[in-house]
Amino acid sequence: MSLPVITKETTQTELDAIVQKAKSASCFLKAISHEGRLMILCHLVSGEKSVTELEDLILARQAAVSQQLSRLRLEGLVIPRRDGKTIYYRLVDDKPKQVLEIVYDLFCRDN
Amino acid sequence: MSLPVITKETTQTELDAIVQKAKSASCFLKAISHEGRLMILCHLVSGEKSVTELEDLILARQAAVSQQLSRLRLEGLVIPRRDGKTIYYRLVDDKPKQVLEIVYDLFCRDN
DNA sequence: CCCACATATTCAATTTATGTGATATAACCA
DNA sequence: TGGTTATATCACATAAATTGAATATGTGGG
Repeated sequence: MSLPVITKETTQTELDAIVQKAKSASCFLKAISHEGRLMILCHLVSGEKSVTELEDLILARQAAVSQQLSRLRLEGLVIPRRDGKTIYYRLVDDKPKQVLEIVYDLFCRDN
Repeated sequence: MSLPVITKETTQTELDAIVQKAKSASCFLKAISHEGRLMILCHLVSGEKSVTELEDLILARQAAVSQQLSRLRLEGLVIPRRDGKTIYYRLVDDKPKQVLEIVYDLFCRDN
């Protein structure tokens, strides 16, 4: 594991790098911390879904889901694929999956 | 792993439970997704720190750090211990640590 | 008691996020 | 072409998060 350690010996350049990474991580976490987006990502872990399917799954309106997907898309977490009229979304990589699995274990198993 | 799967057979009660858990997870993720709080938590992984130490580590003002700690405290992620004038904070459990390690791997290792 | 230091709280100002309704675009079909 | 379905985007209103300055609280020392 080894999380970043900051001491008096840490140079400004190193500090900048750490702050930069913290910013990315922070953005990513903000993107997935929204309740609706969290649910969307959970559903996408089991495979791609259309926007309409997601609307039904998370019980939200079309515009809301579309905007949440838009945010996830801009954040680079999901990618759309058009098939006729419908658009299917899927996870770009397993970053969200990895985090979600931990979070799921933490919040849905025990306690 | 097995993230929650929602089908037409999922009862309302089950749905409610899932939504409830999603809310907890969402709150937790929101708490840790703030850049300053993220850094604070990272530092606390390596052991308890005083407020002043944290101010220096994350280069933020007293009031800001105190407020961020307050939020983490209310969220149940950290706990204070007073020793004379100074107050030391530490992680309540390793929930943050587990998530942070994954996030650190994802954002600070490769890419 | 008074002062200085460490930390917390409060409040107002601002920023950012979110949901909603209306409208736009794109594809398909008659 | 016109209508319908699926999705995206926009503009606005509202809510939530964040920041900064000021002030309060608690502790130890003289």
